[in-house]
Amino acid sequence: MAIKEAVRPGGRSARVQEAVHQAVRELQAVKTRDELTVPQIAERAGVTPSTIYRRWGNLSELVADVSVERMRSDDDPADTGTLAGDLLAWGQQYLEEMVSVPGQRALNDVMASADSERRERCCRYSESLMEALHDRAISRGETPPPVRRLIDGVVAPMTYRLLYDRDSATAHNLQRWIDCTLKEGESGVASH
Amino acid sequence: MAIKEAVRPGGRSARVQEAVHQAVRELQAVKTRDELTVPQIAERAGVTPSTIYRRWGNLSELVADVSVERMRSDDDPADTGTLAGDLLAWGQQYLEEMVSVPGQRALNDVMASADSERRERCCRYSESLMEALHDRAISRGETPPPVRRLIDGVVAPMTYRLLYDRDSATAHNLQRWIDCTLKEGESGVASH
DNA sequence: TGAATAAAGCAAACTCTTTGCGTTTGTCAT
DNA sequence: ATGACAAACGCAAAGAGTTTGCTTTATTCA
Repeated sequence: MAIKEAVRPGGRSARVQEAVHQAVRELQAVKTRDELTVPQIAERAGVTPSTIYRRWGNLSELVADVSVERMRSDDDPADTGTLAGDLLAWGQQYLEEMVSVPGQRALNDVMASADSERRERCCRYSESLMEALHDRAISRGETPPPVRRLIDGVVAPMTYRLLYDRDSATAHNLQRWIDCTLKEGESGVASH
Repeated sequence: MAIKEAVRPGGRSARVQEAVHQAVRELQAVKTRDELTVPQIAERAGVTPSTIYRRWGNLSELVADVSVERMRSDDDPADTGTLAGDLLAWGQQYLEEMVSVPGQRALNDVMASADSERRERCCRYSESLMEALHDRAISRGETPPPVRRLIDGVVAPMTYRLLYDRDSATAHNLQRWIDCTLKEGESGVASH
């Protein structure tokens, strides 16, 4: 039951998709996750339930599809002048978004999706962002740790805490992760 | 729809729970996640569907309940003589388990659970294990980094990769995370 | 042992999901 | 432009899962 990538992106298909997504977003604002139903969404979007079932498979995949969009931050990360600053700025905003009630729900929805490809896509967002910050740091003349280290040192702990131990997903800890990750390679960057 | 903690743990209740869990495990061995149904499980367990619905709420919570048990490794972590060795031994086994098909499914099931308390419980397993290894290291005379660092440095990246980028959840990377985490504090352990 | 009550069984009502078939509507080639 | 083709949707009925009120069973506690 994979989600069909718009084979036919023209008019109606796109309109339906947008209407359904919109309906989900509106209903999510008013209802708990397990009060949501496909028929409800269908009615609000002005389509029949079978359309939704055929296209998305089931409710979980649909809400995951909507949520993963929400997670893609549209605007470029702020340029604070240093990698440390950029990481902090981005991380703080990300944390704030994800500890919020809608943020947590979005996380849940994505994690609940059977489609692992979607989960991966969602994490690619963070990764490509790290790449961007990394490149920016280099063009400034900094000597940042490799992207992999940024992910393991900053993104991973943050994500881990968000998923498993929300209370410790704080800006204070974020600062610590950043410090730790950047400090680490200072004396000798080389790693085979 | 929280799972009721056995208010009345005596005979029948426990028997039903065990029968249902067992039925889930058996059926999981033969069927895909989305071929599983509550009525099916109920029949196999010799109970009525309503029993399951009243006790677990829905299929997701039930399978999550079963999976979280599977994730608790029952036996003590091997003592290899050093913290680095212990971490590696544990991590390798954990990785192996979690990249497997049933392991990935268990992970998915737990993540899909609406009950965040259960997710937290599942991560407590790793944390208490880190504590155990940490204490063991101390009693050996080693000077290990704080538990928090073990989690952020080893468990978090491992979990992150397992969830989002399975292919990079390898023993080789595990080694790197361990090295990195243990090396880091060598020169000066103090952090306010 | 007996009263109180949690938990399970049963069955009917209800809601969601699936599916076949006909219709609409983009898409592509002529 | 125009017509053939195929994708996506609507409709409605059949099928399956879920919820709920009431009854029965069996554990707990006095």
